[in-house]
Amino acid sequence: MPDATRGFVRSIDNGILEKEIDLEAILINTYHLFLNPGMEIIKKAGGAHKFMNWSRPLLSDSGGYQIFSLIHKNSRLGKITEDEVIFKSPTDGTKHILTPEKAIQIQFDLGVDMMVCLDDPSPNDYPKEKIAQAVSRTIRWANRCKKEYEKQIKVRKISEKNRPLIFGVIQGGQYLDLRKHCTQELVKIGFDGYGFGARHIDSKGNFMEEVVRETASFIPKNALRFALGVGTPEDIVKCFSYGWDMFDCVIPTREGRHGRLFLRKEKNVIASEAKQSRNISTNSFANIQDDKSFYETININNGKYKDDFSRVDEHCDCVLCKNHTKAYLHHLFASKEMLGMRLSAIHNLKFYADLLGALRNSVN
RNA sequence: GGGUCCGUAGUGUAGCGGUUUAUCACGUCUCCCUGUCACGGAGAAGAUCGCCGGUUCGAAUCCGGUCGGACCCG
Repeated sequence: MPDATRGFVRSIDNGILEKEIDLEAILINTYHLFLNPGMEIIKKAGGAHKFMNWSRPLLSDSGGYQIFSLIHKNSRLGKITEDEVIFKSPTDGTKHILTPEKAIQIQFDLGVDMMVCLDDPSPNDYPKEKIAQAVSRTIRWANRCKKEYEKQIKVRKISEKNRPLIFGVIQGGQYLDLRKHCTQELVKIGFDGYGFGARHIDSKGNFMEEVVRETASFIPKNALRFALGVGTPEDIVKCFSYGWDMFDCVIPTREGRHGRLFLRKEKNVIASEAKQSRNISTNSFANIQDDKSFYETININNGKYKDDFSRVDEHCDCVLCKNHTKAYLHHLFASKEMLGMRLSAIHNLKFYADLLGALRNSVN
């Protein structure tokens, strides 16, 4: 899922997302849509699907991550208490309050197909004691979210068949025992799916392999496993091999807009990597030695592409690669033409979508 | 023919009552982005200040000449 945080995948229209990239779902953000355009407008429009004219599945993130990272960055921007999160809008400074109950209500108003509990994603480098506090708050809030969820189902008279799915988010930083405890408590409450919360990389940017792998194993087999915010292609391959099967990330679109393109090294290399990952998931995973063996990145801003008239990606048939050269894309970026960002984001999304497709095929 | 102004990195400029590794912007080059306030963030290279000479401990800065450009009056 690309992140359509504010109700749009920046610069890309639904036609491309559905027909060219064939995305299964996209992610929107409770926090951003709540602030802008505001729930009155969304409700008037008839919900997020109608407002955006997106008919495929929509998943909304609770907004916890955004608010918490805001507050962790600058404590003057908000306050976390047992009951609620108080925060100031970064754009106009107005004060807002979000509670677990309210986060769920908003997501019902958005009319999404999948929703996420409000959680407490503390930074991974916090001391264990603080992470443990975040875990217990996450559990208590998950309880309140589930109760509110059931209440809304009743009040809105939503049938079992039509109810949105709800995800709990597992916290615990780098500590396996905390992750395990958090998962067990969330499972007791009962959710359709479970998310890997906070960040899956440590403060140095290294993939937290053991925690990500083991946490997946704590989750019941029939539940969905959502690796929030993952990640680089190699992180996704790893997570997939551990059993995580849902992903969202800003990387393909944001890096695309900033001029970084993901390129296939060989035509079928993603598929072969996927096969490798399936084997890995059954026994050992030590085989992934060269993380980036199946792709490379280029920065199209680099001067060496000024007169490079080759295809951007030899093995890709997206609108960018079918129609334009590296030199032309370089020129678009040098000219600060938004078409360059748009085409690059489309290409990267296609790369990610193909990667996920190949991973899925390898298991089916 | 007479007069005025101006020549500082690729471009536009600051500094011209002599205290400095010569300023800033854009451009160029490289890196970063992981539940998106993000066409965003970080960093690097690049001018011996048109040229020649003079004054001085010391000149982009003062003086003379010279070349180039702009404008004004005949």
